[in-house]
Amino acid sequence: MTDELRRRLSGAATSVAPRLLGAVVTSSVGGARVAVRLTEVEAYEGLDDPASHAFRGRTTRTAVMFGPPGHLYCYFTYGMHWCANVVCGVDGVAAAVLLRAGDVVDGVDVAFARRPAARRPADLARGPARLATCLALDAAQNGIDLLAVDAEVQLGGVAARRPRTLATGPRVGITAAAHRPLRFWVPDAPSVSAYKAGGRKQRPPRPAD
DNA sequence: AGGACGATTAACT
DNA sequence: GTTAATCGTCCTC
Repeated sequence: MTDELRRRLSGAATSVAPRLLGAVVTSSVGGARVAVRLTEVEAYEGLDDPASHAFRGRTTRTAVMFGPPGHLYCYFTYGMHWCANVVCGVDGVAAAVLLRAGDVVDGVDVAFARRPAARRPADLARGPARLATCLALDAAQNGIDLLAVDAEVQLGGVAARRPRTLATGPRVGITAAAHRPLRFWVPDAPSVSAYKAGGRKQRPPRPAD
């Protein structure tokens, strides 16, 4: 693929992300059915997005992000949490949408069992790791095809239940390219996470300098 | 081979 | 408001 073509294909995540608001992710992992209607997402592009896992090129972890669209990209972070993305670039161009929050619309009892700390329904999938926990997403679901008819995790209702209005703003918890308004959410949805700016503790300069 | 840090959460004061 | 938990990944030496 030429650099020119790659450039022209960039921006897929930014274009797709707002269209996923209102879409429903359904999981049958573990034999129980849980479904979440998305209220908050973030776009992550590829080589031109310093905040993206794919920024430094294809690695073992990010291979799925560089693959064909419609697949699930799950990653492990902070030594304990899983988060999930929908890959949305053409094969060979990294792009993905982080699923940040949603409303549990099916399997509420199962979701509460998986999320004992949640006090009310709006807290079940309020935050990317919480959402992944509700749907039981982890390494075993990384790379699965969300559009396959028999997939354990499926994506439905894209662009069919779009909210009438949506809000945009900076992405949560990142330090690079923090100004880009690539976070999209349903205004006033109780399941939308509180904004927390990314920050890095100042690192002391190395002694040798 | 070693170490910093992270697309976070829950439990504190 | 702060902080511990906890480990894979990636950068640096």
